[in-house]
Amino acid sequence: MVEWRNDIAIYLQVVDLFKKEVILGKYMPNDKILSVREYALKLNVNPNTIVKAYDILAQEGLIEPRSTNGYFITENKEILSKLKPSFATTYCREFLEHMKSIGYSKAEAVLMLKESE
Amino acid sequence: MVEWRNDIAIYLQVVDLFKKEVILGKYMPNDKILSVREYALKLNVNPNTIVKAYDILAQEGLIEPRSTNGYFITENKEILSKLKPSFATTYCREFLEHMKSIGYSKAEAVLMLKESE
Amino acid sequence: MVEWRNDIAIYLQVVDLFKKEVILGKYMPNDKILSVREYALKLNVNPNTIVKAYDILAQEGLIEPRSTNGYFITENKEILSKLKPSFATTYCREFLEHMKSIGYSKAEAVLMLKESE
Amino acid sequence: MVEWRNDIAIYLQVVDLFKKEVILGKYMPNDKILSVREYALKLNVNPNTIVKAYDILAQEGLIEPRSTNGYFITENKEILSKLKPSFATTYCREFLEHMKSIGYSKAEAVLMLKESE
DNA sequence: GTGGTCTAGACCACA
DNA sequence: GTGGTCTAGACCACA
Repeated sequence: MVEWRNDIAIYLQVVDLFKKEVILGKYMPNDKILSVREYALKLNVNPNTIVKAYDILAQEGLIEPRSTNGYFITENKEILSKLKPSFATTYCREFLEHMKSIGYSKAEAVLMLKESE
Repeated sequence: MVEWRNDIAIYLQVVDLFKKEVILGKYMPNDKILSVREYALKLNVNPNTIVKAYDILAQEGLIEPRSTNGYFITENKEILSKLKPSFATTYCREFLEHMKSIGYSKAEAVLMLKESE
Repeated sequence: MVEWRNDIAIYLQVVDLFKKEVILGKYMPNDKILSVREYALKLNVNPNTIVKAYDILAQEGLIEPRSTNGYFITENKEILSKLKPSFATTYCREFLEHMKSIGYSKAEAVLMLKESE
Repeated sequence: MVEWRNDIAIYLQVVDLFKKEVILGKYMPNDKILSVREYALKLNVNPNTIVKAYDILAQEGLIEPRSTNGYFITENKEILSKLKPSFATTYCREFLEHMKSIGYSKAEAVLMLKESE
């Protein structure tokens, strides 16, 4: 069961969730993905929420609607291969900005991270 | 001039901004902070937005209202000293969770971070 | 028609009013409560005043916001069942403190109460 | 050291405090009471607050200003003797109203009170 | 001057 | 329709 944060719109969390499923290899290029209704049922959200999420994913070229046949993962491997490093770079940049905003240099942030948990 | 993100409520961004000012040493315990109106003017937002932010900061014990005299930084040094490590820990945890969600182990995340930017 | 005291903020009186409605059995766990706008209309106050009251009630765990669906009574029966004795205990304690502050022992206070009105 | 509640104006709490000192026999009729400045110092409040409190007490006939000589306890023993039962009656009435608002009859309230603490 | 409260009204995302 | 947020502006008690 997915836990939804209530400070971020659910459809954006769905977009994120889907991208991570792709990154983790759940889908191959050209795979058919769950229908709006199926995904809505699985995630226990309103179908409109899925529509909005699929819309964004299609705009970004990650998935493609094929008329009345549903949505399919793009065959464009460049888009797919860029997904993971794009996330990673964003996460790294965000982390360093956050740490800097409370007075940590990059070196200190790395050190703190190593010792964490 | 502060730039407001439009996906997070301004009053929450003010809470965060203020905490970081405290972390960076802008205030000493027991210092009087800017009045609701002064801070509103400085940040160019409505006074009510500051009221809401100060309310949260007071609930968390970081500042104290002294009725008609304004708000003051708490003298409780434990609360103050916990602020920075609390942020740092949260940032580290979030970063590692994010990286894990796209398939990075902690060691890989640290490595990626070192090489970033 | 509710009469508002003018020495206590209306939103606090709303909090109190709502808790008493719960205590008197107006709601069951998981019930949907009046929307912000409906309650504002019924009590003839500004919606923002209700927002503030519901915010406090949610912080105390008595009600839960379900994003765009409205607010619901908690299913946590412990919170609900503690409500009435909690009020009663507070009232008793306050009364005895008051009476003590003007020179009555507990036994004298009980006696005075019996004979009152 | 007196603890001030922050939901009631301090001058009203001072009025109450003073009346209770009278009830508990701290003063005799015609006694000179503390000057505004002395009382302000003792209670650690702003002198204006004491001015406002003495003003109310004078309006109620409990104390009397004598030109430049300060304030004195009234010689009107009726006022003084009514003070205690007046408080007691108010406290009893308030308590019963509170308990009634959460579903207790008078008999139940008395019982609850006996068993309290 | 200070915070506290309240109103009227607006716009937004979401469902 | 639902809550969430924000603004503009007002009035208040208190110090």
